[in-house]
Amino acid sequence: MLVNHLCKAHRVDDALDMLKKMKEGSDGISIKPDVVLYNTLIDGLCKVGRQEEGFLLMEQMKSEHNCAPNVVTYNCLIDGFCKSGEIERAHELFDQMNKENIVPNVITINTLVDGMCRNGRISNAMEFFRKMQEEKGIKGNAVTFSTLISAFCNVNNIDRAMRLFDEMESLGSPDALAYYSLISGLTLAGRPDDAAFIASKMKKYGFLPDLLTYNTLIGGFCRKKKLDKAVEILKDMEDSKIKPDSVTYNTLISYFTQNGDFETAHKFLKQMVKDGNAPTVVTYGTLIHGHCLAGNLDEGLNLFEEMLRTSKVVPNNVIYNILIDSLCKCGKVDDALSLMDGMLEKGVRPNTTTYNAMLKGLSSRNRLKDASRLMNQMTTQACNPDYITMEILNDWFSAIGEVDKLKQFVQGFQVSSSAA
DNA sequence: TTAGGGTTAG
Repeated sequence: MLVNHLCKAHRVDDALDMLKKMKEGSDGISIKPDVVLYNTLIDGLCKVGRQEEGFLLMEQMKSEHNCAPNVVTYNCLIDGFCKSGEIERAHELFDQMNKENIVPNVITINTLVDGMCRNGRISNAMEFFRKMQEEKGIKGNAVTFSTLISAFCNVNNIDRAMRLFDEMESLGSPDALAYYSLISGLTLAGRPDDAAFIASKMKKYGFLPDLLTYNTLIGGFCRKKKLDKAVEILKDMEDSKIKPDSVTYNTLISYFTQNGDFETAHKFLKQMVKDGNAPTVVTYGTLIHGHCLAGNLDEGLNLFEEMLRTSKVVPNNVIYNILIDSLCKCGKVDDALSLMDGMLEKGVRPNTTTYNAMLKGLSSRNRLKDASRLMNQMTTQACNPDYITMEILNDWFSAIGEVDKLKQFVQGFQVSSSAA
């Protein structure tokens, strides 16, 4: 218990110290370490990226009495090497355990499958799983299928994910997480209707979608501008006694305001507060953005002031970026610059998006001096320019024959990032 | 003692 808790708290050296003391018999302790204790330590080492030491500890346990490594020992090490991207080493350990007649279990397989998937080797993972089904009779469980389903969804191969899902259902092993994997994948692929169908199937088989599953579905319908469907899901959610949270409401408020429907958005805002969820920085950001999009910049600025005055919500760079961008787009570049000063005063760090908005605004007014100042600021703060920054500056500086300024900027950035 | 997940604003 002590060693386990030290390891889980990442205090692996303290845990190793206990092993040493146990072996020396100091502190009046004379208890022989056993295989579970060694496994705990090896897992602890692997979880903090010290898998090589874990491997050496396994060699050490072999020389002890009654401490031969078992399948858990190997599973911990295989996971350690997988998580550090050393898939080859993980496979070597797998071969080694087979040679030592230690029989791999479904956790061994799942660990390797996950390791391969995370390192972009999904077809290898699939092959390996099939081979294990044939050779070792390991049929796989909900974890195996969820891992593979998520991996195929991540590379947008929804058909393969769906086929695996059907296979899992025919084996009778899905769990709530497996359903979630597919629901999330279908939503990301822009197929909320299919995702909702899987959710209804999930309910039919006795698994209740949880808050995050519902939020995922509502977000999926909103992104496809199917707001009626999103509201249907909200109703379904409330019927299932799952309480919507601020994320649920923020999502709905965001898309209704983007759609220009402030009336419905405010209805949700009221409901949100009535439910005990105070508006968050995202709620304000969403509404401010909505006003800006609808061409009511003043309304957005008023709401921002109101937020500072009446709420405990601390503004972040997203809120400032929305306002700075809108001010620049309306030609109010000086107001944007002073808002950026206010941002710095409040200790909110500008990021690349802030600079991009500001530089774009400055370029429309050909304010070269201010741009140079901001570019220096970016360099000293090691704030990476992205392709948008480069596009803005390249268009502007080549039009006015100042390409050298851009070259200097890029060089300055390289120097500052190597110094950092 | 060991394996799989996550939602909202620019």
